Amino acid sequence: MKKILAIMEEELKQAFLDCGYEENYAKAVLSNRPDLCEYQCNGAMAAAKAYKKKPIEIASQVAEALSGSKIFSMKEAVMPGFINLKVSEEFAAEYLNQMAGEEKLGLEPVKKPETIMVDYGGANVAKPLHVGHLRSAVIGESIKRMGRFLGHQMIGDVHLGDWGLQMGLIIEELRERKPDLVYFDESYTGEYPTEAPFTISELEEIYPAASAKSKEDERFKERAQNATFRLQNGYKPYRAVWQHIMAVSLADLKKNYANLNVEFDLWKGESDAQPYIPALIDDLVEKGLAYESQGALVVDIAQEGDSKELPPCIVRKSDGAALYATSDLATIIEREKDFHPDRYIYIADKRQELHFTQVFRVAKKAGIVSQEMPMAFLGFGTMNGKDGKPFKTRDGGVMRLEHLIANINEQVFNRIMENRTVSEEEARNTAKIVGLAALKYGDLSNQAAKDYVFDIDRFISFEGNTGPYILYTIVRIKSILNKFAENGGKAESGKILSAASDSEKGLCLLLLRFNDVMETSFAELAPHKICQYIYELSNEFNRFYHDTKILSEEDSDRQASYISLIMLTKDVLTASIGVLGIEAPERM
RNA sequence: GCGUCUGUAGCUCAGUGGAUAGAGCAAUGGCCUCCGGAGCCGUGUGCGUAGGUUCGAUUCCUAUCAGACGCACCA
Repeated sequence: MKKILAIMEEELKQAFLDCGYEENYAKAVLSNRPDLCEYQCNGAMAAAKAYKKKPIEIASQVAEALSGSKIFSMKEAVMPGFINLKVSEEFAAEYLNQMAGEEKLGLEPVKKPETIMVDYGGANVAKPLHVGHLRSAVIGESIKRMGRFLGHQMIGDVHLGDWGLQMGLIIEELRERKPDLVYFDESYTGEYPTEAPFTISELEEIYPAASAKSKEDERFKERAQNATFRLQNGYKPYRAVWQHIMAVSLADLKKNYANLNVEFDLWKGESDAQPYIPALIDDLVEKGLAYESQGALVVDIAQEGDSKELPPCIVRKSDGAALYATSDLATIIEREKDFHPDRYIYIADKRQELHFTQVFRVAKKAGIVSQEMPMAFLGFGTMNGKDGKPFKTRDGGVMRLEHLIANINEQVFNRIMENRTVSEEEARNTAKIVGLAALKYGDLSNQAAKDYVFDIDRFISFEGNTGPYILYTIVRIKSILNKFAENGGKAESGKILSAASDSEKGLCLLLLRFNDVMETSFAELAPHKICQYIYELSNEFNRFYHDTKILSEEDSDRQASYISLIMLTKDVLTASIGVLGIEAPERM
């Protein structure tokens, strides 16, 4: 379906043309004065100068030309030259009924679906997820789902950190702890065991221990570097250990991401990109892009229009090793080969912006992707504690994501038990759903690029712009619909009549905006706009609910209309939280 | 030093080249024979500062102040 604003603009364009003005002045926007009108057009003021007329004169003419339009119930010109508009109730009802009949609720699937690679998550093998991984996962998942809802083919890749020094550290630490393992027997020639020589909890303990040791013990560090080198050059026993680390760690990561309701299509890692590196380096040198500087191999990234100089991108260290940028470039080569994406979106901490600028530019200069390839970097800010400083545990350490989630679930659980008499088991399950919603919504309702304050009490509150409040509204609608069905009613969609009250009209106006909000949010990579929208929608619904008796309505057509309207509201809310990666429980 | 981002109500956050800048929390007053009161309706305070562009700037530009962050061999 066409967006409501687009339909209005068509009418306005015709009106401007009829009056002898250019059609590009005919732009409709949401009103910023809801007391006066619902939509407005400010084009008359812009046109005034070009046509050397008073704005109000133009506005009056256009308003007059709109008199035949069926979509506006009000069109009036007011000083100094605004054209104030209201949507006709009949038109709105018709639009909403049509929306309700469509799977995507009035959203037009994109005409040319693109293959879009979304790089998010960024987990490291052998290290537990901590709060720093939360934002990338939550925001990325939402971007991916938004794109998918619009009809794009979205490919989410977790892009694991599975190839660095941490692997050598673990191997050396393992050698010290369990020197008898066959992996450390140079003369061993048999098959390696299929069973890993450690559990996930051991692994999670081994890495920090090794990391700490390497900072104090130079020789240990050297051995770890050497082990890393041998691993990367295909030394079989270490490859076998590495396989074990990967298997054990991946199983745990998958479990943790699943708990977050975050799903990746690809579980690729830096290791997968390694085979492409030698050819990449050769190519960069051959094309004359890479040159030696202070022993390292670098690529300049200057381009026309730069107001200042950007540092070159290092693609090979002076010791010959590859690094972050090399690996990311190689990953792009791999993705081009496997998927030919039309677009790339990276979701990472905003501190990495320079790095991605460098990588994108080198990728284009080297022809790994075309010059026009859209490569977006969505950088997010830090999650801070109430003191405004980066979020830490009480003793100053990094908080594990599992602990954070458990903590939230516990608090939500207590909340539910306080107010409702449900079984403990149901309360546990509900708390999980509501807790996750609180966590995700708390994150997504802020502009991604800004730092934000993580305030658990605020996030789990059932009041205000919070996940639980949105869920509460959905549950409330479900409850009414259930009761309606219990009383023998048959809920049908598409029966919406013209709104008869202010609050009903208000609810309709919000619902009309759904497709526009969804498109805009994706275009701007701004999940918080969806949050803002469903918060307003929830408020409008609760207002409508408050002054409308639905179940005791005697006019059966009117009642059917109310039921259709709240079903549509529920569907819009459910679809919206769906793209945010949030689900609603049946009761709460 | 150079650069990027941010600065809106007591707090946490939205928002816009246009008419009176919005929510929530907190404070405070009201509304239950009624579909979930986890609700609804009220009350008060603000665009860091100074210039510029514009018919009109909180929004765009410049300068300035404050905070966060980034600036070659970490990821």
